Amino acid sequence: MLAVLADALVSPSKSNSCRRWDKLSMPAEFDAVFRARCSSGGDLIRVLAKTNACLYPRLGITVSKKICKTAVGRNYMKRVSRELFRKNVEALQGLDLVVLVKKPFNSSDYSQYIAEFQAHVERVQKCRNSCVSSSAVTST
RNA sequence: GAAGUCGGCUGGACAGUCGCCGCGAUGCUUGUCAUCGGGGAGGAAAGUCCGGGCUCCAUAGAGCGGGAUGCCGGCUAACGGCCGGAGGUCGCGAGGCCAUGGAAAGUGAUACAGAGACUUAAACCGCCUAAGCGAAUCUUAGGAUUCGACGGCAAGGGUGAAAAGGUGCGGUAAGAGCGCACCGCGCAACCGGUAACGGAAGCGGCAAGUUAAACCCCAUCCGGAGCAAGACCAAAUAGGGGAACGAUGGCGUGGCUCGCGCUGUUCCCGGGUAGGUUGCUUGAGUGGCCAGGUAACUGGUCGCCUAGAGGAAUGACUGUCCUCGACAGAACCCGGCUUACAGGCUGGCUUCACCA
RNA sequence: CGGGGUGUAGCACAGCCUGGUAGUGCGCCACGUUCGGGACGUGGAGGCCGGAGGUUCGAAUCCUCUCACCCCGA
Repeated sequence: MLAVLADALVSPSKSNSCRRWDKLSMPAEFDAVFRARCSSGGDLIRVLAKTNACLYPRLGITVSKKICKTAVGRNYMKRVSRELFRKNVEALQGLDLVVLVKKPFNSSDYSQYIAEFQAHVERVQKCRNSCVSSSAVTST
């Protein structure tokens, strides 16, 4: 049952060349991810995840004005986060992701940020399994 | 060469790979698609401090109220901006700074200190006792000297942010623009200038100061709200029920009144508020040349097209070079102001030093 | 995008309009009271009023610029 569902989720992205990701825009979608309580925290960022019903992963980014006062800095952090998200789309199928920036960083911290993001992606995979099993339990 | 002063320009460069957001063309599998081509943040994009355009409200009207500006002339779509000039003030100078109209239109304020603080005010210490008065002494008399009160004075001290010109000579009992000389000040015929203002014969013994970024007066200007303005398409639902009031009422409409436009109004129950397209970038635009003007700027002509998103697009890596890269991201659009900013390039002028 | 407000002692606020002495409550310190503490009483310290400039004889107060923080509307 689970395998069939996963195949149905993955197969169109393999065969079709459609767009493979989307953004979170509504506050209610953010709240849903926060309530799922599957998170992975680090020095620079905190990543929250939740399974979704879409055919592609979705991303939401939060950078508060307290972290970085200038729009240039905030835009940089969001841009870099989006790029890494796109590079890891294959690994994040069927997930809603929220990236919470905790500390400011710039281009000199880029390599550190890459390593941390990759670690978060792997940890979030574990969270997905628990989430999926729990959702399966509740659905049955 | 050093120091200074006032501007102007610029805001890492080149090549490659992988990515991001629109646009155009092509393809077919008509898509949240692929390929190719071309474009992709600033001098401040910022603060939102002013002024406009644009949109709706009436073609934006009248009065009161409120606000803004404030030497003069010009530029401009407009401005609290800019340019030129005048005055004041600081600087050896180039230059800097100045909300710089009115205090004999009126109302207020001027604490504390001080004798006295504003209808020519006041006398604490002080100076004087001339004339008139009283007393004492001397004197033959006339009178002289001393003291006192009444009184005179505003020179000096002292207080204060401010005490009603300064210096000198005369004058006087002591003094005082009381008189005179010079300086300062006020008024000013006349002359120059578009004007602000400048010069100035002459006149006046000299003025109740300061504060209008206190109220105020004068002059000029200002209707309100803002692209989530507004326009169009349009799914679904509703276009019903009950009660009360009564067209000098309600809404648009903003501080108020008038006026204008629309319209029965209010309360309760029920229903409903989606989404998309557009506004959205060719404009008071910009580069060269010519002409006018001291300049800001204006006119003519030839060329150029230079982001347009909708939770928001420029990054990462590699190589080379250098001075090793600051402040920082368009959100309807322009003109300014203000603030932030690693540096680099460049021009005018001033002072000092040296050489010729 | 537009509109509005607040910065004053360690904390919460007055004072600003109408310029001249910076005050109130809690807290802090000392003393008294108590066997000791709390409460109470008496006394005291602590602020160049967010920053810069201007007007004025004089600015927390008036004006201009600026920096933080907060609230509201669509």
